[in-house]
Amino acid sequence: MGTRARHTVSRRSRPAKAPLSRDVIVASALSLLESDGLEGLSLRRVAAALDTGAASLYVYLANLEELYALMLDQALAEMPPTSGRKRGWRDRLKDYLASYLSILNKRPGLAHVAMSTISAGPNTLRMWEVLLGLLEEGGIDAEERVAGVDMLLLHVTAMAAEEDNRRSVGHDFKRVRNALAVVPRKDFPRLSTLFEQGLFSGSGDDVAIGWAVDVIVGGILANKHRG
Amino acid sequence: MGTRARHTVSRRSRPAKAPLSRDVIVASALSLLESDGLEGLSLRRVAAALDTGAASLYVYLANLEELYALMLDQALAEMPPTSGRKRGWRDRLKDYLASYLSILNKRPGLAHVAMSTISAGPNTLRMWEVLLGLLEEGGIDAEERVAGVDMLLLHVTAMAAEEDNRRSVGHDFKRVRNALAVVPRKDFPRLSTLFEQGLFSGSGDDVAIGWAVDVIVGGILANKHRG
DNA sequence: ACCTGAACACCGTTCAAGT
DNA sequence: ACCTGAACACCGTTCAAGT
Repeated sequence: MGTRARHTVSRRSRPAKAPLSRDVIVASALSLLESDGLEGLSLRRVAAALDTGAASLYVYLANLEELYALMLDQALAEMPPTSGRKRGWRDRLKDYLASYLSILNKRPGLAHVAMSTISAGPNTLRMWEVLLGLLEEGGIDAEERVAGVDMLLLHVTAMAAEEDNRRSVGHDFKRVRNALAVVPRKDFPRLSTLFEQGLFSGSGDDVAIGWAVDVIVGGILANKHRG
Repeated sequence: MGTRARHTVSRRSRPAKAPLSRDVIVASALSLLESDGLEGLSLRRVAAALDTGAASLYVYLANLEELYALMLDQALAEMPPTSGRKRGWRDRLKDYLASYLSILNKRPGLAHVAMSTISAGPNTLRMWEVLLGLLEEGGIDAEERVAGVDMLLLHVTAMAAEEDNRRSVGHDFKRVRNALAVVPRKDFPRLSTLFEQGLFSGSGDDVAIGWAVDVIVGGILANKHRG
C-alpha cells in the first residue's frame, strides 16, 4: 500500500465532511423522506446521514417542528414560477394546484407535515401570491380571494394526506372495503346500495383534484351571484 | 389493624380493578386526549391510567393505529341521530357538519388522528349514511353524492386540524403574522396589500365552516348545471 | 462559535414467564 | 385466556465538556 492508496482513501472517506448548514440539513432530511417516508425520518437519522450526532443539529434548528417547516418550504421551491400558458385562469389554477399536489405526493408524509405546520417561508409565500393572482384574474373579491386560497390549499393538502394514507396502510384500505361489503342494508341502505354500484373506488387522484377545484371555484362564483 | 380496616383498604385501592376491555381502553384514551392532548396520549399512559402495563393492551388492540380508529369512531357516537328540524336540507347539512367539527375540536389532536386514520366503525358509517341522505335530498346524483360527502368530510376534518394547530402552537401563529408584516412589497404585492387591509385574521371558526359548506355544495350544484 | 458523547425522559412493540 | 416485567430498538432534547 503506497502513498497513492492512502491518499485516495482519506479523500474518499472525508470529503471535507459536508460543513453542516441549514440547507444541507434540510436537503438531507428531504432525501431521507423521499426514500424512507416519514417513519424513516428522525433527527437522529438525518444527523447520521450527515455523519454527526443529533445534538449538532440544534445549532441550526430550534426543534423538529422547525425542520418540518423548512422541509415543506424547500419542497415548494419546485413549484412552477407561474402557470405559463395562456388559456383560462381556471385551467391554470387547476394545473398550478396539481403541481402542488404532485410535490406533496412525491414525498410520502410531507402532506401530513403540511397539515400540522405553518410555513411562512419564501416559497410558501410565493405560492400564495400566485394563487391570489389567479383568483384576482377570475374577478373574485379580495375577501373571498383570501378565504378561497386558504380553502383550495387546505383541500389539496388534505387530499394529498389522504392519498398518503391509502398508500402507506395499503391493506388497511382493504379492511375498509371489506367492512363496507358486509354493512347491514337495514341500517345503512344508502351505503350498501352505493357500494353495490361500485361507487367507492377511492379516487383521490388527478381526476379528483380537477373536480374538487372546479367545485370550490364554481362554488365561490355561485355564492357571489347569490349575494 | 383489625379485619375491618384491612377490608376497607383493599376495597378502595382495588375496586375490582376495572376488568379491562376494548371499551374501557378507548374511553380512557379519549379522556386522556381531552385532558392532555395528543402529546399526552400514549399506550403507556393509557395503560397506567388503567393501572396496568402497556403490554396488557395488546390483548385488545393490534397497535396504536387501531386505538386511534376506535377513538375516532367512539367520539362520533356523539353525533346527533339526524339534523332534527325541518328547514332546508342545506341548513341541516351545515348544522350536521358543524356538529362533526365541534366533536373534533373538543379533543385536541383528534382531527389529526382523523386525517391519518380510516375508520369503518358503526358511528362513522352512520355519519356517511346521514350525509348521503342529505345530498340525496338535495337532488345530487349518486356519483357526485359519494365524492361530495368525501369532499365535505375531508374539508371539515382539515379545518379542524388547522384550528388545532392554531391553538397548540399559539405563538408560532404570531410568527407567521410577523413574517407577513415584513413581506417585501416588490416580490409579494398582493400579500402585502391584503395584509394591510387586515384580511389575514385566521378565521377557521363557526363562520368559516358555513361558508365552506356553502361553497362546496354550491359548487357541486353549479357544476351539474354546466354539464 | 461550533460540535459532541452521554444522559434524560420518554416511546411502541415483543416475548418469555406467570396465573 | 389473560396479564405482566423486562427487554429491544428506538425517539427529541439538553447539557457539560471539548475545540
